[in-house]
Parts: sequence; C-alpha cells; structure tokens
Amino acid sequence: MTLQVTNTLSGDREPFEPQDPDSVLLYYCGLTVSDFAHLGHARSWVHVDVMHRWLEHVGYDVRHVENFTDVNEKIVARTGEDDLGDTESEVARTFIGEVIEDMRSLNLKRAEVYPRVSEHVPEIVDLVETLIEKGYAYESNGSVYFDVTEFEEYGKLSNQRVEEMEAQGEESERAEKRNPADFALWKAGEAHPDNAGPGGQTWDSPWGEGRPGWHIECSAMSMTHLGETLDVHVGGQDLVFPHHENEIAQSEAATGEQFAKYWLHVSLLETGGEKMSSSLENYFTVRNAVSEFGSNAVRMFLLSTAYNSRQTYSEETLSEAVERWERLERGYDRAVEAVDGVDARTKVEDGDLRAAVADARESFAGAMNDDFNTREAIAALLELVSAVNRHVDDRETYDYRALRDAVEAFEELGGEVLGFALADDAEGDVRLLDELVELVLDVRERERESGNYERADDLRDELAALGVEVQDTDDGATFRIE
RNA sequence: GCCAAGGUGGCAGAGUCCGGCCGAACGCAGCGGCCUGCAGAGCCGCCUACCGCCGGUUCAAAUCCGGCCCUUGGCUCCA
Repeated sequence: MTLQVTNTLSGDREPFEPQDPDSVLLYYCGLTVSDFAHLGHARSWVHVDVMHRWLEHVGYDVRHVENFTDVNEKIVARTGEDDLGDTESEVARTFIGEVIEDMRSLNLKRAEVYPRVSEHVPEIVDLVETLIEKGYAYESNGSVYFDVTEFEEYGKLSNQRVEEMEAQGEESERAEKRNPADFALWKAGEAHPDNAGPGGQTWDSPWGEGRPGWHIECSAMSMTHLGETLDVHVGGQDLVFPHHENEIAQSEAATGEQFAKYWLHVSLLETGGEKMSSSLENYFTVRNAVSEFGSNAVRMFLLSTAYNSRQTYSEETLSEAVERWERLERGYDRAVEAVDGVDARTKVEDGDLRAAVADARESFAGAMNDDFNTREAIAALLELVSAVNRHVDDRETYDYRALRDAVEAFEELGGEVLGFALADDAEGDVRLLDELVELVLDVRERERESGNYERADDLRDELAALGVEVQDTDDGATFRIE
C-alpha cells in the first residue's frame, strides 16, 4: 500500500515517489503577515501538518520549510495603525508573533525553517540577474519583468494560455511591459529614510532602489533552503494562478530543472456560499475559534473534510465537529480507564474488539495513503470508539490486550498522526483539581445515598457551570473537565 | 469570456481515479427502545438517499462517455 497524491500539475492522482526514497523536501506557501490568521489559513496549516506527520509516520525524513511574506503592500497599508508598528518591518514582526502564537495553539509540528522575504533579498536579486542573463527577463524603467513568451511551458500548472490571459498588475506598469501577462520580478521604488512611507521598504539593486516582485520570494527562499527541485509544494487553491504558475516559470527558467515534483492544493473554506477571506470580512479568527471551542475541536473541524475538497464553515458545521471530537476523546478516555482497571494477566478475549483494532489501523492507513483522506481516517478511529464502547458496556471483565492495543492505536493514529492532544499533561495542579472534584463528588454521593437528590442535582449543575461534566455510572460518578 | 473544481439523505460529508463488497461510510440534528432515581454518556433501531437533469455504453454505473442546467474558486493582494 503506497501513498497516492493528487498532483495539480497533471490533474491526476499519482504514486508518491520523492527524489530521495528516504526523505521529502516540503515547501508550504505561508502567510502574508498583514493581519490575524483566520480559519481558512488554519485549514491549510492543519492539513499540511497532517501530511508532514503522515510522511514521517510512514518513514520519511521530512524537511519542511514554510515562509512568511513580510514585504507586501498590504503590510505597508497598516503601518501606523494602533499598536501594530510604524514601519513595514515592525508591522510584519507584530503579525509574525501573533501568527506563531496561533500556530502553537493548534499543536502544529514546527517547520525546519520559517524564512522571511526581507532576509532573502540578496538571493532574490541573484535570481533576477540570472533570469536577465538567460534572456527570460528584462529591465524596464528600473523594474524587471519576466517575459512569459520566453518560457514555453508558461501556463502548464493552471492550464492557461498566454494569449487568452488578461493583463497582470496595475495599469501604471502595463506600459512598461512587453506582454500584458508579464509579471514583475523587481519593482522600482523610492527609498524612504524610515523604511515606511507609501512605497514600503526598499533595497538597493543593480536596477536601482526597489522591492522584490510578488512571486519571486518563494522561488528564492525554497531554492535557498531546499534546493532546486522540491518534492512537494503545498499552498491554497487560490494561489494556483498566478502565484504558483509564476513560481514555476521563474524557477525552471533559472535552473533548467523541474521546480516541484508534486503540487498539492488545499481547497478553500467557504462560509455563506463564498470563500472565507480577510478582504470579504467574513472570517473567524483562529484565536477566537480556539478559545471558544478548543484546539482539538477546531482541528477536528478542519480535518473532517478532505484537504482537496471545499469545506463549509457555519456555526452548525463547527459544533458538529465539537461533538465528533468529544466522541473521540470520550472513547479514548474510556479505553484508558478500562485498561487501568484490569489485571494485565486476565485471559479474557473479545474477538470483535481485537478485529476492530486491526480494522481501524488498516482503514486508517488506507485512507491516509489515498491522498491524505483525513475524513475517512477519522471515521476509522470513530468506529474503534464504537467497538470500545460496546466492549466496555457489554463485558463484566475486559480484554486487557485488546484494550491496550486500542489505546495505542488512538495515541499513535489520533495523537501522533492527526495531531490531537489526547492525553492532558497531568501536572501537579491538574491532579489537585481532580482530587477536589472527587471530593465534591463524594459529598454528592452521600446526598444521593440519603435520597437527597435535589441537593445532588444542584451539585452536578454547579459543577457543570464550572466546566466539569459529571456522568453517573454503575460504578459511581465520573467526570471530565472541559 | 477563458481556466479549474463541484452538484450525494434535514445538515454535513466520504465514496467517483481502478464500474459489481454502495440496498451508499463516519458524524450532527430529530424520533423510538435499552440502561438509569433523574440527566448525561453509551448501546440498538428509525428518519435515510431513485447519488443535479437528459441520453448512451455495460450482464452491472453515484462511479465510464456525450449534452444541458446550476454553484464556487482563479484570471487583482489572498491559505
């Protein structure tokens, strides 16, 4: 069973074969840091995170690079606003800090490098010079443009034909271009003493003061950190054209090598029938979502639709994900508690549960290998939850080995691969908290024994109001802290 | 206009590449039952699908082919 991925380049599903059979060079087109991240961004992050985790799980050494675009007109536009900062680089730094905090809250694996455009200007200039030398680019009025007619394969990613494309860029720069579809590699710009001003930060170059174009940074940064040919390039669906198309043109024209073997595109998150985006102001920020619903529930939401299918966000779809997450978590907790309470030497065997564990592992791997089908992978885990519940409900004595295997499967597949934080790290104060809740439950139990149910129910309600969910079972009360 | 991706039960969303295990997964909402002092959780069952429309290929189609309708994304910064 080998991994198959849908490659935008071919439009087809292909067997995944990186250049080096033991490692994967992964580049993810990261954020332009001009605002807080919303759930649409988180969708890409979490899917890339799970791809990274699955690739490692099946044995690859993953080299993961993820950029921050910190040179952009939208960042310049926010200088001087509130406490964001007075210059482009200050505003960018502010948002990079916020975005990293959001990423941490989602339990993402760290990339190896998070390169920034502002730190790669020399590499960008070198790349532009190479393109001019090779005849793919030309200078015009202090700016440098890529001549799309010189790169024969231009349009191969997005299936666009040069002659049918509308002009890229603003009206003012069209006059400087040879062909309407040419795009800027370097933009002439005035120097500003404080690196602020309407034009933003500028750098010296062979063509005078200016700024990098809008696509060149990813080519320069990925080549710097991962080499000329990437195995996997991931990004949002909305970047296919022109961003990724232009990256291919620049990079392949410069090196003569294939830029990326596999192009994977994460489809967009929609709400109210249109995509979630900063400019449409219909977004839900990562931090609000995480603080309201919790990191795991947000992750469950984002993984409950395959990465290359569009996903609908609404209050209803998110609250469904909360329920899905809680079902998984309760199932896991139940298996852990059952294992803890059973003698390891018990000879009880439940063939159904044992088969369910094996089925779950097989279905999970099949789903992930089938183009990272996270929805199906989660379904496999939830079926295991059902099997655990049936076992614990029906049996007087438990099958130790089967339950232990189930716990392992949850931790390995749900925890390590899908990235859910299954076990709360029981630090000291958490233990004290548990003991205090136990104390209240003991009091309540005594009230129940003396038939004082009204008082017992009040206690349960009061605990619920504090976020402690109490469940009465045959063996006494259990609880969860939300 | 051009390019791309979609239309599956009340909602959401797999399955479509490689036709039969799909009388359509997992789940949410709702209903009934079991359990239970009650509630919740859990378990069992129902709601629950003529898979956008029309035609074709085939012993067999949600899945392949053709036509049509509709939606979304891209062509401007965008995950």
